[in-house]
Amino acid sequence: MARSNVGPTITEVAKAAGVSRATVSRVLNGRTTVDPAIGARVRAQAERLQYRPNLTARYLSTGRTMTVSLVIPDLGNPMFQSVLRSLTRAAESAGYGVLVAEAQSAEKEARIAQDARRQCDAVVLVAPRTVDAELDALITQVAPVVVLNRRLKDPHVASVGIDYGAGVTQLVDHLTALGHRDLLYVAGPERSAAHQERLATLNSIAASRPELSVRTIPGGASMAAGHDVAEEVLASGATGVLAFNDLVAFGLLARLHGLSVDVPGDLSVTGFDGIELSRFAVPALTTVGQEVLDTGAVAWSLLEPQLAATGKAGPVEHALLTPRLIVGDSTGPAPAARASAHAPAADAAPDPAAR
Amino acid sequence: MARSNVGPTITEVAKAAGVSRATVSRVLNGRTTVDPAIGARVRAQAERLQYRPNLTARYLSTGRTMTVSLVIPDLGNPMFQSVLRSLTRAAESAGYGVLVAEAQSAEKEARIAQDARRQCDAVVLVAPRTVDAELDALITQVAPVVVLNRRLKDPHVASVGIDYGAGVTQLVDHLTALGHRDLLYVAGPERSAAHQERLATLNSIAASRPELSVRTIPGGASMAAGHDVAEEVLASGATGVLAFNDLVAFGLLARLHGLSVDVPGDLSVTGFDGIELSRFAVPALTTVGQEVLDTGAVAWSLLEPQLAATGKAGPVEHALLTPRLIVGDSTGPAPAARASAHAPAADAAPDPAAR
DNA sequence: CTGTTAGCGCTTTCAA
DNA sequence: TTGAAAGCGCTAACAG
Repeated sequence: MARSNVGPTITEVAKAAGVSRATVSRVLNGRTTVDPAIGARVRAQAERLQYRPNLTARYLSTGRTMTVSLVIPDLGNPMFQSVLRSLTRAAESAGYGVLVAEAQSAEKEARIAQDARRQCDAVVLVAPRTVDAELDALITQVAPVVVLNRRLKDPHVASVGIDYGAGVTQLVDHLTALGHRDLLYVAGPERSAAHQERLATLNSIAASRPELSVRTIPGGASMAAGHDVAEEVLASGATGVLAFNDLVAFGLLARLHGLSVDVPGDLSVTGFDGIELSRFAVPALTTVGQEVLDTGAVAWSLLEPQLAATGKAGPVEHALLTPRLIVGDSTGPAPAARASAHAPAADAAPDPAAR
Repeated sequence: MARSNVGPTITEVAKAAGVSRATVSRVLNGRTTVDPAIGARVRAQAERLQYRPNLTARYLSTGRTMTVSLVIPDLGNPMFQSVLRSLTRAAESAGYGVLVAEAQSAEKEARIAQDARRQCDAVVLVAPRTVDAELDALITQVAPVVVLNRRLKDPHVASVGIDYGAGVTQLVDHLTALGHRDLLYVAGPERSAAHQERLATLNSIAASRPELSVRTIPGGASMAAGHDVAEEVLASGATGVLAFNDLVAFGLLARLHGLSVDVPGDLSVTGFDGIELSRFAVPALTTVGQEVLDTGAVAWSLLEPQLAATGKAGPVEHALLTPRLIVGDSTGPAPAARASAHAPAADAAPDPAAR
């Protein structure tokens, strides 16, 4: 079948320049020395014919597709969108394209990743719901790979982790400093590793600080989920709410506003991830996140050496990003502690974009 | 060079099953009839070896990559993200992958689209800033193509348009019904075709309704842009503000809240696009958008027939989506008209997710 | 119904 | 330094 792709082939350039295809290839890839005159002639013809090498064909002989796949669970989550964006930009500057694969269900994650890898040189894997054992197997299959947002046992696979525990700890410290003693965690998806880790941290905090009450209710990962739990949150009587992520916090804030609940007067709410949106929430969200060091860019920096290495790769690296606290206006002194003087007046500017 | 890709080749499967590669290919693609016994044998071996065809190699002989590119100006905009998401899903169900290409600057749009096309069977093009003349040239180069969010002259290229004019008209009607006479448009990017079209509609409305004042101030397409124009919006004295899109409206709302401006009491604000977020704004945003008929899915439905058609394609289709009004809580009676009785008490439920 | 053959466009040995 | 030739993995003519 004829190729549907546009543009001339290397053969036509060769013919036009009166040389062999091999020479054209050499000129254009510039790995060996070529006669300057020939080189100029070839380049001129290539330019004139608007020649662009067919990357697919090149792959077949080099074994490199010049694309990587990003496997993510949910394209609707700004958190992953920002990964996609920064990964795309980083990859592009190295001449790589990014293929997006959305694994909408937990079961699909492995299969999607495998399929994706067949068309790509590597995969950036965000698989929050695949269980550890399967993940290990998957990883060896699709390598080179960098795994995002998962704590891995195997030190041989590159990963970009986020220290969820540190994030949760900062949020709890922030809330307790404001006098909150009765905390409520609006949980993420049951199978989510990020959720598990946050929950574990919360439990250990609760264990070591008996003065605190830390309860959990089921939630989700979307704005709608946050919206839907608002009544339950209110009914709990807790004064400090830790939402699974910014989206959930968002939905919660919106619904609380509808219910005429004063945030942070009656209730303090925190998010997680630090997506851009959180600054523009009303009230601006107190959250934790990475602003500068974007996950996607870090992922690329770990992936690139693996792509370059022809034979065995060098030592694989790991990044553990520690989110930092971003204080918004959605948290304030606990209602009971309001009158007392030791409630710090910590909350920053009411201007959500002042940061 | 050896292929870095994992998995066995068709040759190994053929060898294992004791048949020729052609037979394996036939069995697996099922285009011709094959001896059932042989078929079973081949399938068993393929399964055992975990064989998956190399799509890149397949492309070289079929001329089809089974991927399409989405060229968009900004991965950070939820509007485009939703296009990406629905396109990805639609394409996936047809066995196609989606390659993302972000054209961050106006100048890059054409080049990015061309490059993308070289690795794909088709491109979905969102190029709001490329001027008409160039766009025409580009389109013929990268066909098959479907163009989004642009009104095209050439009836031969598929397009999914949004009737921005109808959207703007609905918003203006809504505001004027509420008694607003002094309107302010926070403009989008100067070169944006969507902006131009909205502006043109506003101008024609202003011309035909002399009782209205319709002014324009520069804005942008981001939350930050909306945030930054808040003071200027206030200073204008207008009572109804039409933001270029939901993001801008969002940023504006956040800043207005910080400035203790009552929305919609003092000022009514509308967005554009109807992104999911708009429902969760505080107050919930009055906007226009397509909820069900997602642009990406529609784009795919126009693209697919072009991909299937081996020879000349059938008649190309065009879709023009008419956004519908989504009334939130960010619009209300104009301050001056407040006392009067004929201000309709139209605003819907304060519950942002009630819709 | 099956095997053989040719070739997609490119890179890369191997000789000259 | 250059050209000829082989081959990446697959599909699709054409014979058998």
